[in-house]
Amino acid sequence: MKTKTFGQTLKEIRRSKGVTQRQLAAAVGVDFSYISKVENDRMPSPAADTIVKICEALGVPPDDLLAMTGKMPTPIKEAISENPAAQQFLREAQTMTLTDDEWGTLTQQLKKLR
Amino acid sequence: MKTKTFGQTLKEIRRSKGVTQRQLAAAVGVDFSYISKVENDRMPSPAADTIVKICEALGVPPDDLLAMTGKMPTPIKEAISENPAAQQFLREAQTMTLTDDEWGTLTQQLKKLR
DNA sequence: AAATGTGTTGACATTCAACTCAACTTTATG
DNA sequence: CATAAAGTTGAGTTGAATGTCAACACATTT
Repeated sequence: MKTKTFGQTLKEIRRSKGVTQRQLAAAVGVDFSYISKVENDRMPSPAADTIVKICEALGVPPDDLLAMTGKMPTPIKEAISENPAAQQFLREAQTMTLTDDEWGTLTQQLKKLR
Repeated sequence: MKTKTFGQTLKEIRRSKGVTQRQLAAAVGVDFSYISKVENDRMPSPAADTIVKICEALGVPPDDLLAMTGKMPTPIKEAISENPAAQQFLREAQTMTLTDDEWGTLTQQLKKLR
């Protein structure tokens, strides 16, 4: 199931938007050569917050790219960090090694809370 | 509600067990001076995995100390990193800013999955 | 062909977490 | 008090994450 790399995916998105590396880099606030390296997978993928900025600059939701990297944006991380109840939940969840379906179920139940 | 610091809490637990810094450090595999600094909050709290080892050495569950630091042990972090479904769940949860009670409800529902 | 825009690469820089090491001070014990 | 055990402190280390900078190459436009 040969998933595309982060770099390949980013390159495709950027090109589809007709944006150059330099434009993107300027919008995000990094060096353009960094964008190049990331796109060619010469570097580990950017920090979560940088990924979010990149997606904002490109006008796409950050979810897919974030999911590829296994990184969580600062706000989410902080929300969990400051919340023992959330951590308790996660520890339970981990010991159970939930399936994707089960996570989906929980996400449904989450929405039903409100 | 003046919460106790990580260092203060650790110092109390260690003393209550009648263990010296050097003994604890040896059991955990770090320098004893490091334990001292952590207990006096001269350093950021230890890595999650170190906290787990400390708690094992002291014979207490790691949950409370881990919760104070906002760090997640490697296994949990990896489980999430590799699991887009879990990440999706967490993003949803974060935008909702759940209460402790709601997290508790979810933890209950989690247990009912099996 | 010259200039300009775009992309790539290698070497280096910075920051931070997470410590260690050596020296010192304080506390407990005989 | 003398000694040793226990604790504290400042300076330095190590590795990973996250980039920057300068030089170059390629492609396009004029």
